[in-house]
Formats: sequence, C-alpha cells, structure tokens
Amino acid sequence: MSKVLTSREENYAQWYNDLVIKADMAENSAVRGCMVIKPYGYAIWEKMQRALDDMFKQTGHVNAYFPIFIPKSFFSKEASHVEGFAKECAVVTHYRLKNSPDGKGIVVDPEAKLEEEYIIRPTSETIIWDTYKNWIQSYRDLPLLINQWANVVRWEMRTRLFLRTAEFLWQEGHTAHATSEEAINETETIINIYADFAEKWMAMPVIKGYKSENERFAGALETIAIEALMQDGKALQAGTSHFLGQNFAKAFDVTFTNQEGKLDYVWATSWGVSTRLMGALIMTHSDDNGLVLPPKLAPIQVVIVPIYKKIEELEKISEKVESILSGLKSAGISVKYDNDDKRKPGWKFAEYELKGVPIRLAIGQRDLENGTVEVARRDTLEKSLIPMETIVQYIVDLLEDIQQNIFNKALNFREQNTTKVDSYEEFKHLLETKGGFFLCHWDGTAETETKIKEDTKATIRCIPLDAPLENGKCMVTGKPSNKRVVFAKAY
RNA sequence: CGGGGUGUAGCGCAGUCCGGUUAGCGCACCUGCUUUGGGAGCAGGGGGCCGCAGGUUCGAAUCCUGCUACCCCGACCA
Repeated sequence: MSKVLTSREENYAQWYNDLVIKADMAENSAVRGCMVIKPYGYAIWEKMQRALDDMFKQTGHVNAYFPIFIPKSFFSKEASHVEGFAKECAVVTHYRLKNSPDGKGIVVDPEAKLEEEYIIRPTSETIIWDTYKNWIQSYRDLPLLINQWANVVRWEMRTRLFLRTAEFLWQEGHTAHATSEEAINETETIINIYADFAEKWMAMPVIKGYKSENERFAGALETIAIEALMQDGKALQAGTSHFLGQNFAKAFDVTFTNQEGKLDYVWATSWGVSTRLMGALIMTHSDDNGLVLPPKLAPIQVVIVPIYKKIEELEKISEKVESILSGLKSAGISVKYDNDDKRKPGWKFAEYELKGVPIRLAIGQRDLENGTVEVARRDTLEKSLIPMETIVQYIVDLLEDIQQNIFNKALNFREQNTTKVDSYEEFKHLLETKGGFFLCHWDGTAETETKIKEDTKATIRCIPLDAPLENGKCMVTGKPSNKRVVFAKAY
C-alpha cells in the first residue's frame, strides 16, 4: 500500500499542504493567496470559536462588529501602526463598474473614484478607536471590554494554507481602561486564556513571554505572545496580547473624566488569535497517516464502522450500534455511524485516520458472537477488544486519555528539542542540524537581535514570563544578561 | 520586484530535445460480476480547443515570436 502522504523528511511544507488538502480541511482558492475552508476544517474552527468565546464571556467581554473598510486617513494617525501595516494593505479606490467602451467585458468606472480611499482592515484598532471616542466620556464607561469575530486582509507576498493567507478569520479584542495597571492586567488575563486554550483544548504546549522590541506589534508598548514548537523544529506564534498604553487614545483623542474630575486618556489593549491556530493544531499532532485531532476539538469524536458481507448482517449490526449510539450521545460525545454501503471498511479506516477522528469502533459478525467491539485509538493506532456492555464508559475515559496523551507527546517533543546554548558558534551549528527552541543569553539590544537574524534567520520568539533569573553573558557580545530568552526559526 | 521552474482529462504526470497513426499512463468517475476485519480484483466504458494568440510547415502538444497564469527560492510577514 502506498503512503497517503509524502514523507515529512522530504519536504515538510509539502507534507503539511498535502495533509490539509487530503484531510478535506481547506484548499487554495481562485483568488491569489486566499483559502477556501472546507466544511470539515470549518467545523474545527467553530469548535475553537465556541471555546474561546466562552472564555472571553466568562471574563466579562462582549462581542460587537465594526466595518471592514477603514478610511485611509485613520491609518496615519498612529505613526508606528501605519509603518507596520502600510506595505500589506488592499485598497478600495472605486465604487462602480461599467461596460467597457470597446464592448469587451467590464471596466472600473473612472467617474466613480472615491474621494478618500478605504483600506480593507488588516486589523481594526483604528476604526474601533475612532468609534470608542464617542462611547467613552467618564470613568463610569470603563472598562470597555469588546471582542469582534471577523475577517482581515493582509497582502502577504507568500502564503500558506492556514499559516499565512491573504485573508484570514480571527477574533480581535479591543479594550479600554481607566488605569495602566488595569490594562496590563487585561493583557495578562488574555494571554492566560490563550495559553489555557492552547494547552487544554488544542493539547499544544506553549511558552508565554514578552516580545522583543523588534517583534512587537506596530503601536504597542508591550506584546505578550504564546509560542509553540512545530514538528519540523520551527516556532509558530500562536496568539498575541498587546498593551497599547495611551498611544491609540492619544491618536484618536479618546479621553474620559476620572473620579477626581480630571480629563485623562484611556489605557488600551488589543489581542487576537486566528485561523493560524488551525495550522498550529495540524503541525503539532499530525503523523504520516494524517491528522490527529484532540478529542475536545474533533468534529467527530467517535466513528463506528460496521463490517459485514450481506445486507442482513448489516441490519443486525445496526441494531447493536443503535444502543451504543444513544449511550454515547447521552454522554455528550459526537459520534458518527458510517453505514455507507458504497465504501468498504478498509477505505473507511484509512479515511477517518486521515481526518484525525480520535476513536474508531469496528463491529462485525465476530463481535456480535462474542459481545465485543474493536476500539482503535488514533493517537497510538492501537486496537483492543472491549466488552459491548462497558463500551460507553470506556470511551468517555479513553477520550480524556487521548487528550492528555497527545499533549504529553507534544510536550515531550518540545523538551527534547529545547536546547540551552552559551556559544554563538554552537548556536549556529545546532540551529541548522537540530532546530527547535534555544535558550540563550542576550544583551537586550535590538542591534544584537538583528545581527543574529541576519546571520541565521533565527529570531527571539519571546522572553518567557517565568524565565528564572540567572547571571550570564550574551552569546554574541558577551555583555551581561540576567535571564535566558527563546530563540528559534519561525513561520 | 530579482533568480529559477511549470502549464497536456477532476487530480498527479509521461510525451516536447529529434514535428508524422485515432495524444498516453496512474488515481478518481461510470457499468457488470466476484469481494467486504486495513484504501479490493477482473472485464468493459466515458471524459482533452495539449495555458492563450500569432508564425513556420503538406503536417505542430512538439519548432519560432509574443502574451498569460501558477509554483519554488529571495526581499516582506501572524
């Protein structure tokens, strides 16, 4: 039998792309750099959305929606923000088409030129702060804790399914606070939500940490990120939470009267995670048989495949399956009984493995005679025979076990591929031969980071929040450093 | 925007150097029989403006010119 996927050693990028396409999650669209998310992929995204949305609501946030179009002038109000995004903006210049004068097709009507162009949002800080100006007058209006689920457009040069597409789906939170402390606290609350979601739902271990000045969000005073390690040894920024200080409040003149009756600018945060998380999920757990989904995010948690020769046998199996189905459903498990007569068992086995369904049950004549069910788990590919009467509880427990097991596996991989390095030569050598995260001393300057990036393409992924204090010397300049930071090549 | 590569069936490709039967193979699709506990076997069948436009020639997927689209490597980036 030929491999479903090309070996990942050959070309990880190709392997990843094939996986996304063959698992029926997404494909490239007719629009350059854009992606069609197919129903199976979207179902996973919906589960992610629901879990995150619950977490936001539990911490006092509400959802709202703002326009996709941003007047060009808004962009120039915050200097570093424009600088960060100007090079990748799609711009709307006209609002009408007309029949071509030469009778061939249709052209943009030059008469319909907009007086001021609109930018298709690459992120919504500007339009939202322009709106908040009217919503905030007093400390009684604060804090304002709003999230939006939306699409954004960034005209990237090169794109890859889920990881970097010209248009992507995300949530972006934008909050306003009366004090700096409160805003910083919000930034941390959110990064903790992101980390919890990554680890408990996606089963993906992450490192929380500050971004260096070079990597910080355009317009932020501080950016905290969660960084994950992919199976090819490259790092992926999975979510960010920004403390914006009063930059946007000043740019958009958002003031409030505080309890002492004095006028002050509000303090802001913004934060987001995107469909890139889908890419992270795929690259963290998948193997050469296809996707491996954590049970908590799998659209189908259990699939049941009947094995039969004649249609009468299928009927008998279906009777048995009926009680398993209702048992699993009442335990809150999403289960699919695939009794499609047009596909054969072997085909179904391979198909559901490719799609990452955590547990597969097979029931045939043999099982009817013995009162058993064959249980196959996707994470280890192990099969075992379980008595029919205990199957529901067995599956409830097994789903939890798989969730934990794939997290442990990913954590173990990260630990195996995290290296403490003190010499720059060794760093350069191991970066090429081993990859992964490197814990190094750094002198804290942007110049040194830039040099390292130019030499090796590795960047500082983050300065871990929990980095222990430790005296050392920068591996490049030898200047003193008091903690190690995480270096890696990144997506 | 620089450097390289590729456009032939729904997908993946061979054929192009050296022009010549009706353009071929694998997967997928359709029909029939046998199969069904790991992507079934056999037999038959359908599907092509060979990227587009010109040119050379008795004859072009193949040679020449122009255009165009996509992919990879850089620069850029979540």
